[in-house]
Amino acid sequence: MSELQKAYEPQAVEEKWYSWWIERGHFTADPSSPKPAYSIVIPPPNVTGVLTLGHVLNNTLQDILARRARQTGHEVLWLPGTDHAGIATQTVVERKLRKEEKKTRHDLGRDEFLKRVWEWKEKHGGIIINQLKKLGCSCDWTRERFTMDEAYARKVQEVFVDLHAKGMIYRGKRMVNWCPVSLTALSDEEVIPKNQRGFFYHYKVEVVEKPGTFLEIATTRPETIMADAAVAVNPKDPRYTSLIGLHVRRPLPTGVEALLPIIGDEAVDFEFGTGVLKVTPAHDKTDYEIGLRHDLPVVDIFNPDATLNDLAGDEFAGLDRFEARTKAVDKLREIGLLVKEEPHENNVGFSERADVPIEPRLSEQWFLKYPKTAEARDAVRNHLIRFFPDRWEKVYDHWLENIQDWCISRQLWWGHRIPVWYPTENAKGEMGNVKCQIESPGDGWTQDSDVLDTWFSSWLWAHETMEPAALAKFFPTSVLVTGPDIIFFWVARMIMASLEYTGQVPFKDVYFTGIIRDKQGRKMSKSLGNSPDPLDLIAKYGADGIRFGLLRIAPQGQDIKFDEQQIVEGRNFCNKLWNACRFRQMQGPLNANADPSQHELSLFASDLLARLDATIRRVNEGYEAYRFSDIAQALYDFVWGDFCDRFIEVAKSDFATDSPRRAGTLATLDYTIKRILQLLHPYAPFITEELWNGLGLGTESLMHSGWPVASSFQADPRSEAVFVAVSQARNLRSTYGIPVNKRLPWQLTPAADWVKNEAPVLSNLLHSESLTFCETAPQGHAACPTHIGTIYLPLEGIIDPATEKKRLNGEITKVEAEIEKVARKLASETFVQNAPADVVAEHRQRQQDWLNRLAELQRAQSGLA
RNA sequence: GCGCGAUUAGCUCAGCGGUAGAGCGCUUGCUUCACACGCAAGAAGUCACAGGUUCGAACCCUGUAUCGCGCACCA
Repeated sequence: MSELQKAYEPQAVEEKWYSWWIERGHFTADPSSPKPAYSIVIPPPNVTGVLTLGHVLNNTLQDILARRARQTGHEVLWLPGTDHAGIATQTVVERKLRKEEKKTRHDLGRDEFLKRVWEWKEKHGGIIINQLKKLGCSCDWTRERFTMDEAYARKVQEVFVDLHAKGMIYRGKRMVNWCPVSLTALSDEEVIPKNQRGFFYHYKVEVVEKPGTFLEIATTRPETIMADAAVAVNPKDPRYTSLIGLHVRRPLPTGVEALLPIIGDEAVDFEFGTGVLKVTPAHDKTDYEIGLRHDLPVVDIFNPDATLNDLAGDEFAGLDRFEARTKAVDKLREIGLLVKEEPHENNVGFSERADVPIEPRLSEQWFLKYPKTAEARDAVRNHLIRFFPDRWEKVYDHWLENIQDWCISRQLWWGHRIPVWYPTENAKGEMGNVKCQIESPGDGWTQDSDVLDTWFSSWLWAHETMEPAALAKFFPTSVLVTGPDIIFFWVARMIMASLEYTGQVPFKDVYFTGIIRDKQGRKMSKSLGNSPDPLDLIAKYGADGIRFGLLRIAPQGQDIKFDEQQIVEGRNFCNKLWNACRFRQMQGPLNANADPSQHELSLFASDLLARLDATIRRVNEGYEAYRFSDIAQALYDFVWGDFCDRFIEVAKSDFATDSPRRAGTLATLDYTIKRILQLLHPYAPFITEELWNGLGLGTESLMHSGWPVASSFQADPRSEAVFVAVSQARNLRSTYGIPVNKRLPWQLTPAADWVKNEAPVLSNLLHSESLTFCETAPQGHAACPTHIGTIYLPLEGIIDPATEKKRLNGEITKVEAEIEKVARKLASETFVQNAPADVVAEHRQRQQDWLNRLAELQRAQSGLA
């Protein structure tokens, strides 16, 4: 390869290597491979989706696991795909239709509308797939799936038919969460409670049988008064027991005479509000249940879009629910029944997608009684499936313990149509006369118009995306990487579906990522504009930069406060690695099979190799425990600190002269670079592949070059001693404001013979004019005691003895404080008696070290006089 | 109300029983022949608070406070 450029330019190489990997089929999984399997299914992003930082985090993690598994000799399947995302996609296409053609989906009709959605999907869908490729994701794109693929869709319907046959799916008229914008029912999980500031409206109603006696009612929803069917009190509430059985006059709509019974029901909390509850069976879940108990009529005054209908009376019909609220309050005030409005905070359920308050609504829907709930709980409780971090186990268990039937029907067009047929003359007719099957029973039968909840298809993702051969090889999958926000939506349901249909758990481990927030800790959102576009970041800093930068600050299970500076650091790190390799390349071609153990090694080389061994172990441990940021940090520390700052600086003196160390140092560099690239490849695939090939370490992809194994090189503490000593000497120089580029004659009284061998290294690191060894302290020098001996700097013309004396005094004070600290501890009998022997010994050693240093400092001081 | 997390240097975080750490930022010096996306030196912390356990606590236990997240309630 030609000489490397001065700075790493990711844009130039990323696309090249990505297509190279694809062309060579490096990401393609082979079910017939004899290698052990490693598999991941991607959490399918919405087909409408565009890449967010959350996706970057999530998919980089999966890519890291997949790539490392390939390096450790596994046959890897990382199965990608997208989710049809019922509501989201239908909304997008409807909006486009309204904007471009001023039409609604009803203007087109069902078939034509679905045709348009498919067209949209083919044209604009799956942008995110290309974005994932830019990130470097090593998915097996030959197996890309979509939740509406023909085969997959059929499976979804088969599962419906099967569960129906087993009696676990049933149709029922129930209170459901209704989204007045999307015009569909939602599951409980799709309702997000939000704290709202509103008002508690107090109004009074007269007891018909006791004129002049009034009951005061507190409500947050006066717009539903017109649908009230009763007034309820707690039968044990002494204030009101005598009134049970009597009636009140309903105030709204005005001019309509309606009498409501006063009923007693245990559900009423007499501490809350006034202890009197208006009962609106059609528009509140609790009220509906009270209504059932007391056989109350259900009067629905809302249209599906939450405007009021004729049953609400002329004065309200046609109004939006919030307008109606204001109007209802005005009317109550007008007729003198409004007592007060007091500020009130309560939680209101919002539709996850449309972000508007949902309406409890009585409607006919399909429900699922979840299968295998007990087994699903046990699987996690007994660690058949391991959660990382494990605290999510409790959340999962709690949800399953209190699990409610799942409302799976949606009043949408885009999705898997419910495989149920009704006689045409009686569409949605009597329960007795329906057929649950995929194909039409023939003329005279009409299919249910609803589709299934999107999650009713994604819960099969882990196993229905694989054909039998792949299933045999790659299922159960190795790990699932996902956000904790879909633990109920997806993770729990996938476990149940998998247990029901494969008899196995769908994955062995689940890694829950953190949520990415902005610097102020707020969630990333479009409306806040605090969500940087990952593609911009990739263009600016390279895919490796964003991957490494983000992963380094993504500790297990903690939310991540995002700061672009961290991506800058990722980019800088890549550049550092690049330049380290560039330095090596300047010494001539690399030897891909370099073996340092065949050479005489300097103490620095030996110590570096021991640190490499330690790093390999640290990285491996990190993978065992899914501690991704630890791995990144370990690599960062080793590459930047041990390799660049220390070893390369030392190596320079080996290369400057005809040092006998040259061969050993070259071998050490080559050996280490090779392993650094292998270790770093999962985190930074592009730059490592570029360097691997560019430096001639291999002609095949680095991805199949294996994974480094820790050897048994011996750490050499002399290395550390040299660096610490050099640092102390530089400190001395810095104290006197001597610029680094000023070359000086340094002297050193070596503490051991070996120190003399390191003269070139020391001289180089100190940037000295000369370095000479002496047996005794030279006069007129500033002294700096270190573990390798005392280092001297000439005072004459540079240093004022008085200043030096002051500096030494400062040092002495510090050292004395340390000695005092250790001495106090050692003086404690209880410490000496109770602490382990090695701890005590370590303290004694520390004390001795400090005392030695003190003696040297004092000697230096007296030498000045 | 119940549960879970967080609280360590100006910022972002690591450390989870034995001398308080990193990166950034800051100060100072350096066009040192890999890198200024860099090098070197430095300043900077009663580890939220209060008790307890221990020879020894940032770390373990018990409370408290503040922030955040679930679940429940939500007239």
